[in-house]
Amino acid sequence: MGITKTQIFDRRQNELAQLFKILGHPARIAILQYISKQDACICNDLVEEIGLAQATISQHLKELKSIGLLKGEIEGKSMCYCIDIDNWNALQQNLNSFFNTTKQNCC
Amino acid sequence: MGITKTQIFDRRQNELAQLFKILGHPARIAILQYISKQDACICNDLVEEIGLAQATISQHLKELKSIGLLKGEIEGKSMCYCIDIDNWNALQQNLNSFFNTTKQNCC
DNA sequence: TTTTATTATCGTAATATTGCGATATTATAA
DNA sequence: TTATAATATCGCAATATTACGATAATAAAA
Repeated sequence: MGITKTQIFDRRQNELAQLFKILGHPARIAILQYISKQDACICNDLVEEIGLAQATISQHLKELKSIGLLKGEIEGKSMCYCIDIDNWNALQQNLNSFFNTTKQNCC
Repeated sequence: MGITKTQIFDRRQNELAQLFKILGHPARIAILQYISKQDACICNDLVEEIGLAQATISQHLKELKSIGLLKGEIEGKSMCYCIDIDNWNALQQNLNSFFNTTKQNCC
């Protein structure tokens, strides 16, 4: 008990929930907003900007990468994290599709 | 440690994260999808349909109500939960606004 | 009033998430 | 090669979430 019962839901439900869940943390929202304001981005900027430890920021970046919203390129000895705009748009469409189909037929 | 540092983020970031977070569970996605397929809805249907205990379903319904996506009316000795279509549309717009403004200026 | 049915709440156990210090890894600079 | 700098990973402590049985609350039916 305590564990989410993934197996009783279908693939689409689990996938949607996973996407929403990763977006469901203020640090990750803040990271996305900050990156979108920059031309480029290095992680160390984020540590100062957001106010969390370097290890914590790195972890959040990893999660955002896991759903494809960020892509990171090595740039010298630092990293350049960017929003993957194709995946970003696809995600937005995906979520909108959920919102549009789910609100049908409601009393 | 372990606790989300809400205070270092602004109101908008925390609000967005909260909305995403509540949508970030497959049972709550499934509940929304099931309700939208019905003309009406009673909680007991959900218990059979979803396959979680009654107490658990009730808890998830409460969370969906907390962000305004569901409204519940007493109907005899059972409850009629429905999607609040106005709030639903507002939420969709709210999230789209985040997606549209955040993807700007990316490298 | 008593029973029955439905939903909400409480308490608790199990798992997940968050955050960070310490350390490893990787790549440039000296 | 040896620093130095930037990021990733590991391990742990603290908090949050999930799920459920037991029970309370509420309202119709008997």
